[in-house]
Amino acid sequence: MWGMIDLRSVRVHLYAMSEVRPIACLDESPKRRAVLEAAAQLFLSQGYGAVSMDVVAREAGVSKATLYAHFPGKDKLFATIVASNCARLQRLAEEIPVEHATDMRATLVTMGTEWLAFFLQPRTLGLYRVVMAESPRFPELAAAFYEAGPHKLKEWMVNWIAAETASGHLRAPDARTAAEHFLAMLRTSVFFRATLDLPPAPTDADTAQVAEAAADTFLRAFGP
Amino acid sequence: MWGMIDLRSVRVHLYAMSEVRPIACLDESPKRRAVLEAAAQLFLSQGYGAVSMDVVAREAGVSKATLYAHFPGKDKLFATIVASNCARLQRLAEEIPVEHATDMRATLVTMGTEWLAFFLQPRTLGLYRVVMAESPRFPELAAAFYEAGPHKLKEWMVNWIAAETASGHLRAPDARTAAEHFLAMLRTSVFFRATLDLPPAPTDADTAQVAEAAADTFLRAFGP
DNA sequence: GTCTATAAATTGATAGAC
DNA sequence: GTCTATCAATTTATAGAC
Repeated sequence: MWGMIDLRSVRVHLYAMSEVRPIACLDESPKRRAVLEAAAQLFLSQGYGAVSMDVVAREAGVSKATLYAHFPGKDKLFATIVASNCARLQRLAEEIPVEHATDMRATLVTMGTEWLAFFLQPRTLGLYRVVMAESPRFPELAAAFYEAGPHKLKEWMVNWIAAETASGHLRAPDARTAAEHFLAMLRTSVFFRATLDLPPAPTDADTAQVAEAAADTFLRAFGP
Repeated sequence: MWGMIDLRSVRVHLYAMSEVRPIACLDESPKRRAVLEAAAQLFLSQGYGAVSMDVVAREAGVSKATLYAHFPGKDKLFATIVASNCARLQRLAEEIPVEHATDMRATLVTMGTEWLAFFLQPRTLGLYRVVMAESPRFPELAAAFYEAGPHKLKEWMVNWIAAETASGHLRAPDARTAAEHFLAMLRTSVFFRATLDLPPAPTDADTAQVAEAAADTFLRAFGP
């Protein structure tokens, strides 16, 4: 169970998760899909207040009347966009592969690199930005976001750390705190700056370096 | 230098920093001050787009014409509010007391508790929210925020850790990474949930517990 | 400096034809 | 379902009196 398993399956898995999928695959109406795609692009990059229904309609190539025929109002359209992107978050936490790499450090580095790369995607950052900014007006969306994303991922890691501790690969009696700390150490200044959209944009090397540093500190504190 | 120094001076210092000060102490115009205070309260709690100049004027008890006599436009008023609150952030990093508590763990716990309490203040969270949300439209404000707050604090801690390592109280050859990790471990789910305004609001006990956990993991990884 | 009143543009949302 | 044309309210910003 802890042998030499190559990581190709892991990578394919997570890259598939990262690709831009249609928001509603079973949606037969092309106009509705155009609206959803335009609205997602606009809301996640510019925020709720800065995007007008006029611009959404123009960008989607439909009239405003058509837009309002599909969605009863701006708030509902926004809620739909956020909810569908929360579902995308949830897939990250539900589809985490359980295989292991060659050793514990490599496993942690792989997990950390893939997760951080996911956090740093423009769509993920945009979702966090807009949900955070509109949390006073849409508190239920903020709760849905947290549940689908950060919470689910944390719970998965708590269980994983507990299991690895039970099997002697880690020494973390307080698995919850250990999970909190590993995930927190992925959100260092590279992540902080990215949430503020500050240049330069993080590179793959930055991402890997952050994950390696987090794994090293984590193992120094919770290694066997 | 490393003896029994009580922490009252530290606390008084930081509490003074936390109090709500007038935004511009040398401002002689009471109307202007009223506008600045109303705008700060509104922008930091509701965001840029959700606040109209009409509401700012009404809340400040002045007419819109007076408002525009003091500030050339909404964007400039917003920039003024953000800049003055960035200055408040910077005081945290510049006025960090250098005294030590009885031991290293207590010192780390004290620093962590005070800093996290500062991060969790509604005004600090509101500033982060609004700067993050408007970073596409006001990139220079996002840069100013990061420089005045997170960056300054991190640089202070890098130097502090390097000094403590040199004197044998810590073992962190890479002081930068160690500082990143301690600060990151203060921003666990308690902080994350607070940025999203999710209830229940964190208590003083939560804050202290997060700081203690961060100190413990930090010392397991970087203790002497 | 400060006010009332208003301009000019944009907003979210709809009526009615096809 | 989709469009053009439009409404009513709100937005940022200003003119002119005191």
